[in-house]
Amino acid sequence: MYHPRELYPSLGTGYRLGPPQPVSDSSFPPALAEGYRYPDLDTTKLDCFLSGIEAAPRTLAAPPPLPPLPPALGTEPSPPAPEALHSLPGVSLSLENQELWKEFNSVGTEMIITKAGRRMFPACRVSVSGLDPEARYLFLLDVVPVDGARYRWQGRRWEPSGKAEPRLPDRVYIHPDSPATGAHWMRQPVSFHRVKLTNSTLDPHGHLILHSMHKYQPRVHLVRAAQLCSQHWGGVASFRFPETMFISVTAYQNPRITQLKIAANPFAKGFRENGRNCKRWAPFIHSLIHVTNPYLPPMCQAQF
DNA sequence: TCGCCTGCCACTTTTGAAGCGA
DNA sequence: ATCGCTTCAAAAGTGGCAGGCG
Repeated sequence: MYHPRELYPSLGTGYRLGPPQPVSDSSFPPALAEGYRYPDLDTTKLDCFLSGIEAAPRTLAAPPPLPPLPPALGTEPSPPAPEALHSLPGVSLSLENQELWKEFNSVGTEMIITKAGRRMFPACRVSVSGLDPEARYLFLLDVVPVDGARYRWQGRRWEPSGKAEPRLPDRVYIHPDSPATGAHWMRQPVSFHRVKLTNSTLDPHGHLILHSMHKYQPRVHLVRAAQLCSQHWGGVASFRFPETMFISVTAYQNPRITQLKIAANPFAKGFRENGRNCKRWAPFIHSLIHVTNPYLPPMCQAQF
């Protein structure tokens, strides 16, 4: 089993896919884009790997068009079915923790981004079917801007407030099991819980770089590859789940999102009852238990 | 003044090494 | 020598808060 982190240890867990995109915006100097080339890499292996990706359909380099957006996060009734860009017939993907994502999406999902990198919660966790059990595949995840707007929390909802910052160079997280056989991927759900988001444009760790206060859509890509360095790629399928859309922030804006994160994320247990901030949140969380509350997923209630 | 970002804090979970016995 | 299990400390991951910056 090959692991990208073993082959390219300096990459960390994620890195750009392909050479830097031409940057037309003068506010993003070429020198900064060049910084993402990772000069420490074994360039022979990397070129081999990336040339294969580049030889595949251009769906990875150029994001597919997105459907019309809902008016604002937290107001849409129910997200449409996941959309896929396919050259892998018969392959389908389903979002494992869809109910949790829907709970967050009904409020307006926010993801914290930090200089050091912050994990996504909820994480993208998918089940795949229809793969050739013997063939090898790569699982990738990236995050793309949804629109050209910057957002601002207006006390009760997110609203556009001006033009988006210039788009940053795309980075892609490669699942550490890649490449693995179809049988491996279909054996159990594939989790991207180690993906980290950062707002540091000079991030050296390979985290996915985002602008704060912008709306993003995660995408999952499946690439068939006979070998890690194969020039012959058997196809690509790209999936996205509208309920995983989120707004990146450096501090939570919507208090209901904070409550949901504390209730659902095991690492935030310290902020529940008996935690150091229990005085602040305990009364509210208690109300969530005793009153049917649409903002608290069933799996969270069971933990109290 | 305001909105946003950063570093630190206390807390919990996860991870991996060490020790032990079968 | 190997394997499986348990224990424990270190590392990593949380949101809150105060203060800084533009």
